[in-house]
Amino acid sequence: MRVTIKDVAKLAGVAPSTVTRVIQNKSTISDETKKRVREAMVELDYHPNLNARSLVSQSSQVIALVLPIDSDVFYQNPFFPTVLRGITQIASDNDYAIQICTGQNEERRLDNLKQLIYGNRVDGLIFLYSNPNDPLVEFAIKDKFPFLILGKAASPFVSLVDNDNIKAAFDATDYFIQQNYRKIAFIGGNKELFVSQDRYEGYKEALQKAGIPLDEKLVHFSFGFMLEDNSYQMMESLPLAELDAIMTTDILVAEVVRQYLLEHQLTIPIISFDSIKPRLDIEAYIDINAVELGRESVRTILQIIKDHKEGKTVCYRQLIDHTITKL
Amino acid sequence: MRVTIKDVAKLAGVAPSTVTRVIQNKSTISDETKKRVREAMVELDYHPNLNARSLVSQSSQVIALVLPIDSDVFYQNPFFPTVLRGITQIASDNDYAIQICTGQNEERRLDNLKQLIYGNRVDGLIFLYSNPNDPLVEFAIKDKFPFLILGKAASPFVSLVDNDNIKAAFDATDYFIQQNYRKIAFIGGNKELFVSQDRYEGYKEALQKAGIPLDEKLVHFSFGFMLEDNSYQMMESLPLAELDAIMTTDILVAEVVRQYLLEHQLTIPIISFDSIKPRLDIEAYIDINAVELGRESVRTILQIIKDHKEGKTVCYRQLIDHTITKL
DNA sequence: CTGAAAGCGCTTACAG
DNA sequence: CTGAAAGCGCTTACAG
Repeated sequence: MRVTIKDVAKLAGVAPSTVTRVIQNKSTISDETKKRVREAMVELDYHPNLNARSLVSQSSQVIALVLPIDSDVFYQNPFFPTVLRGITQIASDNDYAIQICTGQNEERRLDNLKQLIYGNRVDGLIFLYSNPNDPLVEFAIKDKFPFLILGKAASPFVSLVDNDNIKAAFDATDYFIQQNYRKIAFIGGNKELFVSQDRYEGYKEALQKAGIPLDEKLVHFSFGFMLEDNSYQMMESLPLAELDAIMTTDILVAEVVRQYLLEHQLTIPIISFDSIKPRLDIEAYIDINAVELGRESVRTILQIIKDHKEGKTVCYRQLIDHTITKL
Repeated sequence: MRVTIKDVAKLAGVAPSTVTRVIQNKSTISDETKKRVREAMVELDYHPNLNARSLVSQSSQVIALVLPIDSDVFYQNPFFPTVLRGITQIASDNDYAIQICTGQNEERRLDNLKQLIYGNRVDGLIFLYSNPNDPLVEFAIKDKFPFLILGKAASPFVSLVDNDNIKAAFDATDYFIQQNYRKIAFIGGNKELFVSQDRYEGYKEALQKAGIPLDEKLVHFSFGFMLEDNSYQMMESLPLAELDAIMTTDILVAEVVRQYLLEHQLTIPIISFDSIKPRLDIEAYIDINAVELGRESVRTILQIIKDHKEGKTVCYRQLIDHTITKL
């Protein structure tokens, strides 16, 4: 058997409850006793049984990352692994563990989530996607369970951590405008996603501010994953010869655009969004700072969990700055 | 408070232990009682406290995915999200949850792992990388804790799930040889990785079988992440004009190669390995079937966990077939 | 076929 | 400053 708190107590000559207090570093315990107990813990290589601890403390020290259905485009994008790096950093700093929650369909995803929540296996949730009317988000709201959305939220009373995507797209478009480009195409990802909509909004605002009329023929959205058979067709519908620049909202989209241009020996500057330094040779990119998004979302969910224990309900809205980088 | 087993028992008019037996679907319970208890569970929307269950059953129903240090190239590759899809599928089918274990340095990673293992929070581990002399793997071996490696293992007594990388690279090279190509370059990823070494081995074997002498000038390995300043230099050191074809062991490498060729208006067919359909326009790719790798690794670790409970120690070596796809 | 009791390994009041 | 007792919500022998 593993070594238990009793073993430590016996070796240190104290009661188990005293060992607990030493672990919690309570100020009521004498330094001398603390020292003795800590030595015993090291000597026995003691690690508390987390299930026992969670059972009584009603807290699991686990955060669940809620992912979309496992067939989603989400998994193609470097966003997820990058944001995960930031998440694990801060989680580990705070002795929190990370659990994954997903499933093959909506029903399974909800089942899995319920099991985690009702089963007391997690203290809070981070949603790594945001769709309108997501049943899991709605469940968390109804259950008053601590959660936040990494991205935009449909409801205004939901905590979130996100970029200012309108501003970011404004900056991206403006970057080209400053170079006296006027014919700037916009090629977005899935139009259903908040993020595509916001970036389109920023594009329009930048044009408007510069007095450039919006030309619908320069605007395209792709549905789901970009490298479909029709993506080249879409490129051909653009007035490529007159184009000054192209803005894409997604690195997967940018890859296809870039490839098309190379194959047709066209040189049109591209700007895109990415969560890592793009591996393709484009003009510039908006770094959404995915690692920091991950970090901040853990800091925030930790705060929400704390608030929840104290009976408070605060709605947090944290914006992470983007940076524009010329390549 | 959440509804507990006592609430269910009371509503169904039975003892708590009977509720447990119904959940476990023991054959000793009468159908009539089962029915009553199940109705009560549904009515109360009962979900057992997993911490209490784990405490007594000594089993957490959680598998940890052990990841490399969070600065690793690993996170750039679509391998991880793809394999994760397979993992969550089978885990969810078997009522297992997935936890992430990583850290900013080796020490933290080992600490986190120990906490999970000694804390009874996980039943088994899947290592998503394989390096010689990894301290975490060595800890799992010493502790006799159930684990497997997704990839090649240094020790011959360690369970693993992997592709036959030698065979896969052989097939890739042979694909070109069958087209009467003879000058085939090999551009590998990090030479320290087993996977690069094995793929190089397969390349050599295919050449040898075809009677083509190995030309060292056609062979290159990159260190770490490919898109470094020296990657174009490396391309220029190749006798590009004479080359019939290029094989790369990694899609990140292939991207750079492809980009170089496009920019220099060279058309040399490329074959690469990938875990998803490549988003770039190359001749063919070896699909390593990452989703199936994920699925099989969960099936296998579940078996290892079961063996462990029964005191057995079996070493499993599961190979997942690759497929070659012309694009 | 089912119940009562004991116990998993912690932590949290309660005492002193 | 520290200990003894109770209890978190389950499951597992033990009885009958």
